Amino acid sequence: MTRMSRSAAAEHRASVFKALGEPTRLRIVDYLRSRTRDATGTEIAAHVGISLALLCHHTDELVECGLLTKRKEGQTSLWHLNGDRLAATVAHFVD
Amino acid sequence: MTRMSRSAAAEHRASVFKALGEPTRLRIVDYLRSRTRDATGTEIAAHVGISLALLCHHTDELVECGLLTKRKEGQTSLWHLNGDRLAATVAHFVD
DNA sequence: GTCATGGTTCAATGCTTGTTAAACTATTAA
DNA sequence: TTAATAGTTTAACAAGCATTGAACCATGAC
Repeated sequence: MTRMSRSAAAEHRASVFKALGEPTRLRIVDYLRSRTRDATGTEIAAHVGISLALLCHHTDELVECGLLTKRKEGQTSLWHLNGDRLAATVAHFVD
Repeated sequence: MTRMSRSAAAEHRASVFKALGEPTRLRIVDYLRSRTRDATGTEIAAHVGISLALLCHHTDELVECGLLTKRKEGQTSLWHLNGDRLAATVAHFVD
């Protein structure tokens, strides 16, 4: 995050919270946090108990707000949790 | 928070993030955090730039998820930010 | 080539949510 | 009692969102 107006920063911070404010997405993030290695789509979908189609939808939103990054290896996709972004967003509320 | 199942706790945590995931509500919380004393409805509404009716709607949701508490003094209402609840929700993401 | 696997996109559906304006209650002031 | 202030509730509307199933596109195995 290089430079950003105060309100734009607030909007962005809100978009991260919004992404976390959906139980399924929160479980995706929690699952990724519980692991050491990045996870494939099938792994996440199975663990969270949703279809791949729905996973795609949710990960799109998590990627959009910068919480996740995606990388392709052959036909499988690997998702990585951006811990720094998460910590930075939350840092506003830690004294 | 006395006792709660793992999934119920996750749902509740999500509800807090959801409340914070709306720019107007995030500004309400930020404003309350920037102050030392509790704030009246008119103060908050003026600072955030919304009507009292809309403020009522948003504070209802913030009270619902335990982030705010309300107290009445005469005809004015005073809102208090529950910093502990906020810190507890966010603590999951701080190593 | 054919087939299965892993993921993505699309369209449709129904539910939720943010916002507005108007009506309403309770308290304080004149 | 009348009027203003502070907040609440309600109804209504548009916009957004989560979910589903089907179609689609690559990649890898046979």
